[in-house]
Amino acid sequence: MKAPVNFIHQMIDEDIRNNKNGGRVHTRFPPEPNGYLHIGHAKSICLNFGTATKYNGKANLRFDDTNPTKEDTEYVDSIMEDVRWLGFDWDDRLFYASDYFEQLYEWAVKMIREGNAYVDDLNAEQISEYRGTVTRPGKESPFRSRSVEENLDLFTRMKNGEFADGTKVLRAKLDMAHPNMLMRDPIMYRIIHTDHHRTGDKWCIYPMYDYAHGQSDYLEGITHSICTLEFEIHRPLYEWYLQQVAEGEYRPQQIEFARLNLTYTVMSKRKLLQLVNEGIVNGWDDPRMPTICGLRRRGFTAEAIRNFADIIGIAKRDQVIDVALLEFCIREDLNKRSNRAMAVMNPVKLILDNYPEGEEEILEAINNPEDPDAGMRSIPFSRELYIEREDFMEDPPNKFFRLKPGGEVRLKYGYVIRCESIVKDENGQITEIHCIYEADTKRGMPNSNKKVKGTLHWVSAKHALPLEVRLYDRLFVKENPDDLEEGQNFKDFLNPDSLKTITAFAEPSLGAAKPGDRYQFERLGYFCADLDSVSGKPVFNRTVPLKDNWAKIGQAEK
RNA sequence: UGUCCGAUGGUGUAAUUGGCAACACGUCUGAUUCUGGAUCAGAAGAGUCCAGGUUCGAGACCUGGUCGGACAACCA
Repeated sequence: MKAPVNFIHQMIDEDIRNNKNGGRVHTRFPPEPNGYLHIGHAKSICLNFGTATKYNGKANLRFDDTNPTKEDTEYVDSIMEDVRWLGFDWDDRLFYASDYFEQLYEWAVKMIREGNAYVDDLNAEQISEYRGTVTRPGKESPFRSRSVEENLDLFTRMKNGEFADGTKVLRAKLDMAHPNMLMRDPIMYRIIHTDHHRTGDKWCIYPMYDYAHGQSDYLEGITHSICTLEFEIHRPLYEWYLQQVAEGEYRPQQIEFARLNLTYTVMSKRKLLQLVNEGIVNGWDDPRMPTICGLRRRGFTAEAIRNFADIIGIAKRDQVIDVALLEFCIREDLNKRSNRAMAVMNPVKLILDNYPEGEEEILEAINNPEDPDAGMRSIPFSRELYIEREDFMEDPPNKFFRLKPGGEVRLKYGYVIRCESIVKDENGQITEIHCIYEADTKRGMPNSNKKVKGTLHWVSAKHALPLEVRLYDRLFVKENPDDLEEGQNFKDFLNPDSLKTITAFAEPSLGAAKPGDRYQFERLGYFCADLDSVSGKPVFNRTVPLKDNWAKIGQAEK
């Protein structure tokens, strides 16, 4: 599948035509290490690294670590792992905004010297007041007109740790009446006496995003600084800061695109963090999370996620992608690559009355019909089997072509059978289905081509391997959990059935599954052996069910 | 009562830069199938937010609206 040309690539094409930056293309992915990466970041990663590849350029990984109160090496490590897992490589271009603290400081001093920055003593509340509102201009701080000398002295003392958190800030001197609120003397530095994950206690003043980001881009020679739409209004400030320090012609260019939203999930780091902290999910890598590590644990492949990122495209209008598209991408990939296996999730016993008691045989099964190289495997067969309870109906509707009284059906890789009778318990629940099998309908036998409408998966009762299976569903029941009325909370719409753990019965070959191994359980879906698996006793996560036409018919008839 | 941005089938993205709206997902038929999966063939579904204008010709350009989003953290 080929991604269409997006507007960013069109801009780059134009830049190359004009020989801007000598035709050089250099991007960066700039996460703040304050949370785990999610599928929305994957979109950005694919865009940035993909763009670099497409134009024979480079892409940096840069941690935007300017706020020590929120950041942690735990996040740095997970982010690197996730970017790598997605299949991208930053070579030796791993950077941190904190690498530039010294330079940033010097530039700030330069701005003070040139009368473009000042130390303000107003507290946070006052600064907010003085900033005015979106429709009313702000007013200037009484400290705005301090002399350069005084500003220099104060800023040095800020840096030296003479002042408490929150008592002073360094501000750019722009225009308190600017219609764009970001231009109303934005804060450049604040005092934070907190150890930084990389610089320790060396600094107690830290640069704000707007001041640090563009300068970092500049220092790294970034040509196209791609970010999400909410920074669009920051662009004039981005450019203004650059103008204060840049020499020569070169400037990085900020370009904004729409972030990804997915139906039936939330994407904000704050909300994801809340789900983790409140124990609503089991950590950042809970398979229900839209995090990269969650999707990975769920059984997604990097290829599927990259393909998804390609397909959804890049544009500037708000994007809400149907999760069905993500599911399509993983099914498409897993259909081609995963081996099949048989497992029964909701078993009912099926007995072949005419099959010799105590006898058993080995049936040969195709591992992956989509991949001739995947080979064959052996499955034990015997007189007593399990099939899915839903595969039998005593009094079925017309279109039901599974097992019914008097009806015939094929057991996958085995025989055609006919239902003779059923046994129920005192509650009317079916406990046994009795069938007879036709010995000559097995593969390779004369009547093997016998046509029946249905084929069922099954497991030999005696050989069945009990399997913990975790059935995941969407985390929210509401298409857009962020779209709330007064008094509602996104957590009001959590899906109580987002995780169901069951014991399934599987063919013995699954006992060899190792964490990360992916299978298609015939007729059910794609499953991935979880980290919690122990040798011989695997635990499976359902990545995604197979498309189910029958379920759709059932729905329609209700 | 501001600034910036956006608007194309249900969803998302295109339209060779002004030449009778295409692709994917989803939906629906049918064929095929030892997975009601996959595959194959086909169909429905928008006349491009609205109103003007420029033009032989506008989804694209201009003007004015409407609707939606972002911005008033010492977050990024």
